[in-house]
Amino acid sequence: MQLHKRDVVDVATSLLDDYGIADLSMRRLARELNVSPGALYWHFANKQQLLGAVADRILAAVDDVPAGWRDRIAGICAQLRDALLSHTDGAELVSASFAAGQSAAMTGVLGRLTAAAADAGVAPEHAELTARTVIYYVLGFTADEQSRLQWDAAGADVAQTVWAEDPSARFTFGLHLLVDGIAVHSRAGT
Amino acid sequence: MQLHKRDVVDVATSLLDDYGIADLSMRRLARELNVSPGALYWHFANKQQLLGAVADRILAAVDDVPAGWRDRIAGICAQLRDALLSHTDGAELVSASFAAGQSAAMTGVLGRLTAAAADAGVAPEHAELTARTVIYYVLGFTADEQSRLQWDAAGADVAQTVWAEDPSARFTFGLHLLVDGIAVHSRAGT
DNA sequence: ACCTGAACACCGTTCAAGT
DNA sequence: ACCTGAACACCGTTCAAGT
Repeated sequence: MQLHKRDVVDVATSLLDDYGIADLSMRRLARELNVSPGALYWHFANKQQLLGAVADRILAAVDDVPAGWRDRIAGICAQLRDALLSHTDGAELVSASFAAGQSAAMTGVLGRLTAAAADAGVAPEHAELTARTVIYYVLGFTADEQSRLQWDAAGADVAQTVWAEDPSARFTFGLHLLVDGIAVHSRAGT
Repeated sequence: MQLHKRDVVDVATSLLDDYGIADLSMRRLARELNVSPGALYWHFANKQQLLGAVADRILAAVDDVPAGWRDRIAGICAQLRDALLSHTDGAELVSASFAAGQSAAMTGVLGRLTAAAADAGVAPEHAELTARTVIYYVLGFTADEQSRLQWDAAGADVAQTVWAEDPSARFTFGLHLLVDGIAVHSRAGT
């Protein structure tokens, strides 16, 4: 039967979950789909574009939060982190797709965070950069968190120190750093 | 004559500058050095470790800034951005090495930023996360900036909009967002 | 329109064997 | 101690040819 984009993204996502991003290759994906590698290139221009589609699948659950700008930013970011954490190497994959401009879903998130920043009173010419700064934080923090999680799920008892204790609370603290910075740069200041 | 780590890192860096990170392969590097690919594995455990050494070379010029915590953070970050921008794909390479924990130089930067955060009055258990947040911003912003720079140096007249205008001023704005957030979380508040 | 088969031009890493 | 040669097990992408 015919190969559809949906099936390709489905199988790619399960390959990601089971074996991680390093083993998500065009050839392996084709093998799993029982098609020749070239078949994938009828549906996707290249690997980057396919990974962008996987990123969008991962981010499908992230939607807007109708609330004041503080809760809106906090809510979107919490959803984003949760989505990334529910797939192996999710943060790394979405990071790469965002940097390559291949994720429509991340463009959507960027837009909503930009609106929230504008709502907070950030000058229009700085609103998008403000939103990007928030995204850099969420992606950076979560990629870190996830690599530690996966590392010691694989056996290594990595130094516990301050790190293992309540990642969610740590995540919130870092996010507040940004939110409070935004408040300082807003017209009102609150 | 004998192959030394220094020569390997030298040639790797010039390969990076001339052709970018995608063309910096172990095999190509070996060819350029007139040795067999296996020879590199006598000096480096794997590619990640070698890239970490290149990252450290790129960051050699980044040192501490003896000043109050605000100027110290601003100064270190400006140096960091400058270092990244002076090598093709510098931000991407250092990002990857930092995430993989393979850059001693980035560990040093992290330590100095952590000290600055503590100096600002951030609680000890949050100082490192604060420093990481700053680093996520600098790496994210600069990777973005650099990919745009390299994209339209390669011919494409990418939408000028708000983006091209004074990247340094934009960089400073985003950094101030963080610095001001840190000030809010400090004991003194200034 | 959609896919196969086969090729092109590569990869990172290992390791017996040489000097 | 340091390196070669050759192998192992892969890659992403293209494209004539088939259905």
